[in-house]
Amino acid sequence: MSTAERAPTRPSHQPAPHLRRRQARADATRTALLDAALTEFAANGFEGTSTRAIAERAGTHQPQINYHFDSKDALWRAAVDHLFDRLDEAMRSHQTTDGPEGPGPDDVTPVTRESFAAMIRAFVRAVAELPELNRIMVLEATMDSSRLAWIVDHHTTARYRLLTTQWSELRAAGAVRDIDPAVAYYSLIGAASLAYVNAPEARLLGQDTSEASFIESHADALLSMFLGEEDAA
Amino acid sequence: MSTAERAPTRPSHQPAPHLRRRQARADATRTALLDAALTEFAANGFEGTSTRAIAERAGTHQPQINYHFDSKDALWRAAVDHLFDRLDEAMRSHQTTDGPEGPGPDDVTPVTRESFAAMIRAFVRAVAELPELNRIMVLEATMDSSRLAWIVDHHTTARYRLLTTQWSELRAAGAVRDIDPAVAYYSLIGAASLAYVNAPEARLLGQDTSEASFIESHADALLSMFLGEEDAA
DNA sequence: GTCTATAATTAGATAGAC
DNA sequence: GTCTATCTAATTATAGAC
Repeated sequence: MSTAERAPTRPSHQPAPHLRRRQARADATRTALLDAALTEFAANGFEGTSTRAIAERAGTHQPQINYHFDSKDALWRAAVDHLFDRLDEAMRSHQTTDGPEGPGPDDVTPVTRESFAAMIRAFVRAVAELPELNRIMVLEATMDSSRLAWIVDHHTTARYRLLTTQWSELRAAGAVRDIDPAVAYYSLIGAASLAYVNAPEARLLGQDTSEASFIESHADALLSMFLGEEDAA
Repeated sequence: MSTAERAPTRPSHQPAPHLRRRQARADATRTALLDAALTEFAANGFEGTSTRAIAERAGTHQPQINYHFDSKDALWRAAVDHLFDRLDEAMRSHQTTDGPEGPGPDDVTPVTRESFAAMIRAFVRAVAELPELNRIMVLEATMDSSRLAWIVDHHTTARYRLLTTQWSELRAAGAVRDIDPAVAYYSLIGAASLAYVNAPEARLLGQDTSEASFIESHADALLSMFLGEEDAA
């Protein structure tokens, strides 16, 4: 987690044994609050979520939120940090590179059609597994607010730049469809995420978008739509 | 509007002149409340919107909401009805059929690749013009609630069935890409709407998605992505 | 129909015992 | 660190004068 808000902690040089138990319990409370906050914020939005509901889901009491985090706002930021960390994990775990050898850690090799295809497939799987992220993003990106400014600053900008840069390179090389990078960015994210963001609606329409068959044919479709026909990696 | 909630109205057979003025004022208040509600609900979500904020934006007082509508919930439903009416209007006004002659009113001719292309283009333009609709949809479709059940029942189901049926016909005829209808539905809606739903975020990223050049190249991109290359109508 | 005033709830945050 | 109890402010909805 990259947030600054922390529960007050003892200096780490000499923790007494009974204080270690205390600390372990505190960490558990903190983690439970973070997970509960994710679920609640993604489902009901920031305003629609009460700190009492979060505490109840976490199995603790409402004032713990103000103790472990400074405020409801700070808890939200910590939860979003945690969520982006989980996205990165999920992307890594779903990366299936298609060449004979895959990229190693700290890979800085230039983007290729194949690596971009693998990224899209991993993204679809990650988004299906982690709908909370895109839910929170779309809940917040819809209006100007201090939370939107924070999230763009801390998470969105770097990812936007990376993706549009890679797309521009591939486009110049004729390796993907001839689509403007910003158009491609929002079309890709939107096309990849809505089925999972709106999963409750889809279920009411008779569609279970969490099935593996849906997810994989979704990924196949995006590859043919964005990269073109020849090799739906 | 197709909602049932109405302000109490006089019998229409014999309106006295001074009561007509009264009624005109009331209608103005009702309409102002409806427009203000749309803006506020789309920006802040149902829970995040206070009836005071709506009344203030409408230039009237908070209790008027409970007078003209039964509740905050009923106002929300009336606003959504109004919004779908506006979507239909916007779709009609942006329909530019590409053949020598366009379809007339009450057209029931079978769907063609060309009519579907014209629909997609009109949809992109309409969604760009009316981001409130997709904002509200995504704000609500994210979790189960009585509002989601209502919106699916009253608006989404019919549109979902029409679009997926048309897609299936075109797909069987080989006129569009070979993509599952449900996958195509969510990919299309998501790809078409996110740039406008997330317009505030896009602006922070340096992208103005409301420019005509963005919208048209967005529509062009979707046509090539979903229909294939040969004729980006 | 519109207004002011207010009732009834619920929200986020804090105080202080343990 | 965690708990109970509570404060202050904001919420939706209603009462009743005009």
